[in-house]
Amino acid sequence: MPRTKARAPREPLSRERIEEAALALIEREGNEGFSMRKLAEDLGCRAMSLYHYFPSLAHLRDALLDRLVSATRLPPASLPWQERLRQVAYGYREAALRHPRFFQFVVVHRMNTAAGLAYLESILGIFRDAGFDAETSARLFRALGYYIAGAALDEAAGYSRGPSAAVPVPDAVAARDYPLITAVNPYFRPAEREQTFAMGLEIMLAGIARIHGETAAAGSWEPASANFVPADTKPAGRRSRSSRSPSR
Amino acid sequence: MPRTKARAPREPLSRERIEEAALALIEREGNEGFSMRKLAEDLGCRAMSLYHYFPSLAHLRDALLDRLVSATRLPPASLPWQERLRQVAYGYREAALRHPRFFQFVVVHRMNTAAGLAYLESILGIFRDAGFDAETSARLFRALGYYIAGAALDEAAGYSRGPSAAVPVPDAVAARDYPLITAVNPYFRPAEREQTFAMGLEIMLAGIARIHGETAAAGSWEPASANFVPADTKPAGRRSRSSRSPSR
DNA sequence: CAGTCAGCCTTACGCTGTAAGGCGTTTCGG
DNA sequence: CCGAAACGCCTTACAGCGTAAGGCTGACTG
Repeated sequence: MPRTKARAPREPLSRERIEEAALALIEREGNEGFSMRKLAEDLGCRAMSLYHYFPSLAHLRDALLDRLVSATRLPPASLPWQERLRQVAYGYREAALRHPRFFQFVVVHRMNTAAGLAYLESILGIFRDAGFDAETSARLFRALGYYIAGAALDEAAGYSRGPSAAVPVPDAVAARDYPLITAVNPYFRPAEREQTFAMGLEIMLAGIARIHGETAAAGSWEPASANFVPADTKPAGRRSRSSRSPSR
Repeated sequence: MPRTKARAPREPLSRERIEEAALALIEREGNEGFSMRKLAEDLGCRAMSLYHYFPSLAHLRDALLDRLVSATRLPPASLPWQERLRQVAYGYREAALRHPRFFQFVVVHRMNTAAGLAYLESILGIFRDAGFDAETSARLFRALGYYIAGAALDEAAGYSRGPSAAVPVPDAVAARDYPLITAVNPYFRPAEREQTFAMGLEIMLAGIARIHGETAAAGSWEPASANFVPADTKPAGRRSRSSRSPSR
């Protein structure tokens, strides 16, 4: 039978299988060590076979991002708004720590897929439900997001990131030249991170609550402008919806 | 004179020149578009010539990080500690916005070179000068850093990041399906960012000031433990100080 | 039975970082 | 003044990368 190659029997590919294997590979080898060829090897196929399911690596990564976002916990709307915000923060943190290495990719990319926008929309809903007007909602949403993203990034990095410096400072030198860093170092250990995260989060929530007390309860959410204004580009220069991502 | 090749006369290479060209190239083409070959072309040499000055791309990037950190503004110690913290935040933000694309690399890497540690040490000094004990300093330093890093990342990304999604949601669909995002979008524009940053920063600073009022003024800074405990690894498994960085 | 399609394959191209080693010029010790 | 070493930059080569182009096989459909 030289005609038909004896194909090794294995589970057929699927977007689901590929995404799971990709996440596993990224957590194993990091974002840099990830490649289509290695992913294919894990799946028992060749790299080009993956292109049948994802048109490019960028598309695959966006699918992973969507998958992570979709799996991120959101609190029930029945809770008080402060508690809802708190749980959003912890939910985001959990998602980051579940995939620490992939999260380093997530945090430098926009969330403008459907799942990402839905996630952001529901968080904005918490601010609206609390009675903040659109402008204050926008700013507090952003500010709280800064804290949460920064914290998640650092924590995820702490569990996954290798040494940055090619020539790191030896510990003995650090202890001599950087006494303050040395002194606070015990509180930088992983076991301390949740408490540190909580401390900063409560500062943010308390500040938000204080502003809530100062502003009128039912702010304006009428569309401030009829046009959808892209956040980061001049209104004219919006990119087309090409299915190819040219920049990666 | 067939013996000596007519070498195009140009300024000789140096670490200084290479670093400047590298930063310029990164800001022009992004971290992904950066390569040793393109950098060499900008400098009028070949890629391998750069290895005479930097043993690897990772070493070059670390040098760039050091350069950015060293150029980051730090406030004079004569100011009140609240103002010092505020200026640290603005200084960090400025540094990020000066090199927005490279900053996306910075934020996912450790700052454990000499310049990085010195920077962190002097910020910790502000907390100590304010009278915080070591533990509170550690946590507030971290929490404030989370906010600042998250904000800087988002702002830098906003100025430099292309569309993340390979298949982004069209604006018309966004306006229909995500009314809250659409409503707050005017406040996400670049012109609004400084004000949003300030709002969140003042929340953090007010929270820190409140904690300052609650804790004893002269906390303990005696070394909590004689050993320098690495922040992110088990005490046993510290990496050697090899001059090669294997993980990138 | 022919046609179409899904699913997976091979081949090839231009790009990457960098290991290994060469060659002309400058600098320096004897 | 001369031989040797060091410096500054080079060429060549290799393994790995994403992916464009197209081929083969088996199943399903008209």
